[in-house]
Amino acid sequence: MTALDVLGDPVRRRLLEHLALGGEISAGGLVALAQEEFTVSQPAVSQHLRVLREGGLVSARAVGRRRIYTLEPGPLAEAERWLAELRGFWSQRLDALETELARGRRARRTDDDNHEADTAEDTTRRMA
Amino acid sequence: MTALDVLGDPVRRRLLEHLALGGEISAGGLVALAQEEFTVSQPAVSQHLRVLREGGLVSARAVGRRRIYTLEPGPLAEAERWLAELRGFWSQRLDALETELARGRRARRTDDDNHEADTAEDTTRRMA
DNA sequence: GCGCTGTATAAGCATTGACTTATAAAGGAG
DNA sequence: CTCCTTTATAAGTCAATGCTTATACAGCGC
Repeated sequence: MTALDVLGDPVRRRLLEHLALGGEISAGGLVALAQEEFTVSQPAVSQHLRVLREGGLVSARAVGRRRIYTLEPGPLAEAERWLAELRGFWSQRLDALETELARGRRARRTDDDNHEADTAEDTTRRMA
Repeated sequence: MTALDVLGDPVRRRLLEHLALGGEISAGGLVALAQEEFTVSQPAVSQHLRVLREGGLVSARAVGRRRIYTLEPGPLAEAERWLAELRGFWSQRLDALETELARGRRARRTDDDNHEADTAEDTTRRMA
């Protein structure tokens, strides 16, 4: 999940936002935009762009002496999927718990604590 | 976008995955799980859990001498939304470019270069 | 009470990472 | 060819961060 590593920086995130909004932007344009919000030098932005490139989040093509940057949606989509899946499992888990609660609410009796509970479930282990 | 800052660490991401899968897990359980994959001490995991807590990605409740951790879906959903929006703007931009290309392909004439082109469009300038 | 278990914090160290200034390299204009 | 523009890289500094060991603290069992 390299994308999430790369996304851990506000300047880089902002650069991506500008690329999403503006489509294709030259390195110089990105430097200018970054400097509107952060006090950051041209090399600093260039280094951020390198990180983004190496993470596959953007690609650059040379046009004359300019480097035109484009958002590369693949890794972003992957990160998004990771988050969605996390949420998916989570809500699934919630639902399971809910139905468990609803179903078990009456049958609940003689429920002890599980002393080695790593997964810690709900501590709803009852011995029949 | 604090969530994405917090997500920039593989150990923390793995902890979240385990919480998503397993529901509620005690600190000790999380330490054990983390140590299956990373060579990391108990305090290290505890510090990661602190970061996750402070970022609002998890919450902990005390049960006896245990701390039971739960995934907190809010910040994750927010991060997911950020990514989705980025992708949204991006594909919107792509569509716009596409229609622009389709519509303009014939009408193209006397198109001058914008010499300060930050947005740098396509640099498809040919002088008639 | 005493000691063990589970967890967090403190302090210190090492590494990473973001920034700076200075410079190089490459393309275009004159 | 020469100069200016654009971008990237090099080298060095500094702060942030992740780790470790040592320790504190709270709850439970005896």
